[in-house]
Parts: sequence; structure tokens; C-alpha cells
Amino acid sequence: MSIKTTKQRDRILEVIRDAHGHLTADEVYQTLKQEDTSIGVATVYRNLKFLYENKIINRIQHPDFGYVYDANLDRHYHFHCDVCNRMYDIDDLYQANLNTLIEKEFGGKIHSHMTFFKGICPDCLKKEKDKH
Amino acid sequence: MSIKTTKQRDRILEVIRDAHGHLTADEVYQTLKQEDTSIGVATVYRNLKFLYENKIINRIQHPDFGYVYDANLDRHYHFHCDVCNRMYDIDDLYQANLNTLIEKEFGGKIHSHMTFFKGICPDCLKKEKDKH
DNA sequence: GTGCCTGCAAAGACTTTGCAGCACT
DNA sequence: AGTGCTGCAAAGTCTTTGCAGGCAC
Repeated sequence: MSIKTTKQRDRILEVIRDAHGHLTADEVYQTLKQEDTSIGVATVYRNLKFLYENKIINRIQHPDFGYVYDANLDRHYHFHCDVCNRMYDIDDLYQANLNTLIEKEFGGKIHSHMTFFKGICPDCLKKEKDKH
Repeated sequence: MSIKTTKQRDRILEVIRDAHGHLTADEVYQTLKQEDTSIGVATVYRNLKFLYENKIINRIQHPDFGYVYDANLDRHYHFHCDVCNRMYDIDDLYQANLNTLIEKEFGGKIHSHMTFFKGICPDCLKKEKDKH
């Protein structure tokens, strides 16, 4: 089996890259459906799975929306604002040493970790302060 | 609105506590369905949601399996073995200072974080070594 | 007795699969 | 030319909801 490039697959990848964020499968579909060359839902799902399995995109569990897809392959964290429900990337703060620590204390072999923060984002925090 | 205790709600909680682990909604249902006093799926889902919202049990997002429920309310991490697919608790290693670090670097207010490790558990690592 | 809770079944949201035809290499 | 990919629709999985009756307080 060899990998083929197709219009649809390319467009799906572009949409995720352009979003600079985290899209659900449905959001990708909704975006592409409106284009001149339409697309089928199945194609979106099949390709997201394909791109994820081939490590071309990343897949994260969102607390409320299920899986979201992300073109940022660097190890990074995620933050979810409990007030506005937006999701943010937290770059450059991956604690690689945490893997080593857990390996030492827990045993086994750690390949990676993903962490998800919850709280109030800078925007919402500012708005709350301004109210008082 | 006041909280009532019912046979079903109590049993659901017991099952999760007895499991000392991480059960999906369906696993809870499958366990209870076989008892003398059967139970409806809707009751399981409604009560898991209820127990979680009242902070009586914990709900974790497994990167691959969706939500799993946990009676351990202490802040702790989770580990998933890529070989045997078991899920482990990692106790006593919660990095509270990570919240402070992110607050300082990213801004906003961090309430908590959850982290999920992936790798090979001590058991499977040992087995692999023994093979060679 | 009142109001929350339960079971059932139907509906809902999301994702996967079978199939015939199409497109990329 | 051949194999993998697409679109459609149907099916599958998981979870929620409406409703009538039941149970806890």
C-alpha cells in the first residue's frame, strides 16, 4: 500500500493548518462542504484518522467536544478556559523531565505525556477584574 | 432539589469503588446488569453524571477510550501501557508547582491540570527483557 | 403526599463501513 | 492499468431524553 495525495486530503490538512487551532471533525467538514468542490463526511473522518495515524496531525481529547485535531506536532500543553470555553496552546513549556521522574518513581518506560490545564484564561480574568 | 439515595445510585458507586480502577460507563452497566436487581442503562449514565457533578467520583478522559470513572478523588496522574492497554494510577506525584509555573508564563488562573502518560508498564517491560 | 428517581424505548450525536465508480501514480 | 480514494447512504456505537410509574423522605 502506498500513500496517495488527493485534492480532498490536501484540503483537509490545509484547513487544519490554517485554523492554527483545534478543530473537531465536524468543523473541518463544515468548512470544506461550503467550497466549490464539496466533500463527503466519510472522507473527512477517514482522512483525519489517516493523518493522525501517520503522525501528520495530532489528536487531542477536548473535555467537552470529544476529539479535536491540531497541526502543531511539537510537544505542547493545552489549556481550557472554564469561563469562555476556548482552548489554548501552551507552547515551550513541555516538562520533559517529568517523564524521567515518573520512570524513576513508577517504573516502566515513559514515551510521552499529555497534560491539560483548566482555569480562567488571561482575557476572562481581566474582564472579571474590570467588573469590580 | 434535594439529593436522594437509592439502591441503584449506591450500587453504581460501590462498583466504581470496588474496581479500584477506571471503568467506562458501559463497564459499570455490564457489571450491574448481571445482578439480581437489574438496572437500566439510562440510570447508569444519569448517575455517573450526577456523581461526577457532585464531586463524589472523578471523570478522566482517556486519550483513546473516552471518559472513564474513578473513585479516587486525590489529585493523581494516569498511565496507559501501550503494550497491555492497562491503565494505572500514579499516586503522590502531582506537580502542584506546574500550575504556578503556567500561571506565571501563560497568565490567567490555573485551577488544576490532568496529565496522562503513555509508555510501557513495569510488567510488560520485564517480559520484554526476559525474551531476550 | 411530593418530588426526585427509575426503566424502557425512542431519539440524538457522532463515527464507521459497504459498495460502486473515480482518480492518482 | 491497477490500486487506493471518494461519495453516498446505511449501519453502528455511545449517550441523552420523554414519559409513565415507583420509591425515598
